[in-house]
Amino acid sequence: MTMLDTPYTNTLRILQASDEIKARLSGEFSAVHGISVNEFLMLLHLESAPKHRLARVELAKRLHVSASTVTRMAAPLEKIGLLAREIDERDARLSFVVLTEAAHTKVSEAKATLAKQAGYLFQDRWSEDELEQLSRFLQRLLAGSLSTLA
Amino acid sequence: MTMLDTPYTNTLRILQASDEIKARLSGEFSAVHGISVNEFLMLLHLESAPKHRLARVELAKRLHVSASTVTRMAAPLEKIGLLAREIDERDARLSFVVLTEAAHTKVSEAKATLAKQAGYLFQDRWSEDELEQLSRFLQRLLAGSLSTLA
DNA sequence: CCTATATGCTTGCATATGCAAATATATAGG
DNA sequence: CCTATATATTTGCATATGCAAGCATATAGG
Repeated sequence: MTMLDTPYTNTLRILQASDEIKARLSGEFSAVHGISVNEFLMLLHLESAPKHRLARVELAKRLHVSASTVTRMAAPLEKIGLLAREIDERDARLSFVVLTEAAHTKVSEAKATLAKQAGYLFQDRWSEDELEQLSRFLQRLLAGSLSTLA
Repeated sequence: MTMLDTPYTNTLRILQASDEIKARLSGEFSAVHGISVNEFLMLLHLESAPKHRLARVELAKRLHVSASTVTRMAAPLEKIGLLAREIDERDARLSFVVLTEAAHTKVSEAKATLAKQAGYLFQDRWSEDELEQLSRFLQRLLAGSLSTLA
């Protein structure tokens, strides 16, 4: 047996890399920005959306969480003024989550933290070419997803 | 501005890919194997350890979770006979988590499920060369980690 | 127009997980 | 040997999250 199933090992390695990254980020995010990594990702999805707003169901799909989680994640972010609510005139069921001005600032700052940590993560032994090749691989892997934050 | 910070985008994409993968796996894992993806990862770490056992603190580090989480994750797995406990004769503080025989079977079955889903994930537009190149990239990224499941 | 079904959101309940305190044991320094 | 400190584990409490039920609104068929 060749003992090589690259899809299997790649999948496992992506899961591990993600856990590693989240562990590195979580401390600095709560301490410096007062939000969790998951909350940051929510803001990021909203930032990349038209009008910086999304229906809760749509946001849930992009974050791979349940609708109830969106309801509960958004609540404290509304309280601290990073998110607001908008209704749809044509469909009263819809309740959009919208980024506030303060949130744009917060997102910029948090992006800088992420960029810094990402820099550490890739600082050794990575050529510009390799970084871009990895980027293309990951983009291909995410091609089926609906989000595409980066 | 070139608008290209590949470490940043790569980091974000890894987080997204991981969420995507976990979402795909979680349903089938609970339904078919009766364990969660995280529980499977715990079993996998133990399988790759010498004597198929690890101290709880060590297991916590490799899974990037707290020690209390290990305590609580292991409890139900002990109840269903997948894990057992062993003490250290020289250090009474240590309480090893050990894989049972039943767990080896369970891990094999779950690995097959993961391999299948990984196959779907990479089935389109990936050459063997590209798969191995991605594998090397991810391995490099994980070089600093202590686990290395794959 | 009315009813049946579908969709979006929220809430109750159960599970998952982290942090800090509590407990037990080990180790170093006197 | 005794004490102070360090380490491993567990437990109490708070937060995070999913599922299913409940509620409001929309849409399709008659």
